[in-house]
Amino acid sequence: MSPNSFLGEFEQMVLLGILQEGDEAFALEVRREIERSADRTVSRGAFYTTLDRLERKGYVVWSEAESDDPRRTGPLRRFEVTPEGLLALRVSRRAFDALSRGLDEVLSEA
Amino acid sequence: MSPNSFLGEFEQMVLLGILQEGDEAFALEVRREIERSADRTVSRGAFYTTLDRLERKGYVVWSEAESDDPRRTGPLRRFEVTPEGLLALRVSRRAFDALSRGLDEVLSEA
DNA sequence: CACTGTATGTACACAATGTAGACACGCGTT
DNA sequence: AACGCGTGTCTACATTGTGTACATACAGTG
Repeated sequence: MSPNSFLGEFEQMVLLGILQEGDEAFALEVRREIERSADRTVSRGAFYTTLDRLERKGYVVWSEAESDDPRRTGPLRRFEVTPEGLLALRVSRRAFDALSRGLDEVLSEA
Repeated sequence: MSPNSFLGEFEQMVLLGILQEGDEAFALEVRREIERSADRTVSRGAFYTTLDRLERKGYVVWSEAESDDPRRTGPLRRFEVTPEGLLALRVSRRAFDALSRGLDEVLSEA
C-alpha cells in the first residue's frame, strides 16, 4: 500500500533538521543542527547530495535568500519541507512507532 | 564520537521486529511483524540479506530451533538481538528523538 | 593590487544498504 | 514420482550514504 519507497535514515534527519530550523532553514544551519543532535559529523558533500535528492523527489524546495553578513556570497539556499515531504516523514514515523510499541523500557538507556 | 556508522532504516526495523517477537523471533514471524507494522511487503530475499548483514556486524545472533510443525525442515532460525545491537538501536533513536523534539504536532497526522 | 583565510556551494566517485527474483531442499499429499 | 507449501540461500542491481577535491566570492593584510 505505502509507496514502498522509504526515506533513508539520513534523509529523514535532514527533513527533521529543516523543520527544526523553521523559517531560518539555511543549509549549513540545518547541517549544524544535525551534527549537534546526532552527535556526529556531516560533510558538506554528503549533506548537499542528500538535499538535492530530496529536492528531486519533491520533498523539499528552496529559495535564495540574502544575508546580513556581507561576506556571504552565492545562492545562500533556504529550505522548506513540502507537504509531500511531511507526509513521507509521517509514514516512516508511523511504521517506527508501531514497531517500537511496548519496547520503551528496552530502548531507553540504562 | 558515535561510530558514524548508523543503522539503516530497514536494519532498525528488523531489530525492532526481533525485539517485538521476544523469545519467539523466528525469521518469518519477524518478517510478518514488519509487514504488519509498516504496512508494506518485505521480500524474503531482502529480509534475509539484511539479517545476514546484521549478523556480520554482531548485532544479532541466531540458533536453530525445532518446531512443532513436522513439515518444517532445515534450520528454522530463531534470532536474538545482542547487547551491541541494542546499543546501536539506542544511539540511532537518541539522534531521532533529539531532532524530533518540539515537532510532535507537525509530525502527527491531521 | 596580489595573497591568504573564511564561507558557501558543486561535481564526482565509491561504499553501504535496500530490494527483488530465481534457486535449493525437504516433507507431506496425491 | 510429481506437486505444493514452507524455509532458507545466492546473486545482481537500485538507492542512499559519504568523503574529497574543486570553484567562487568577499574581507583583510602586506
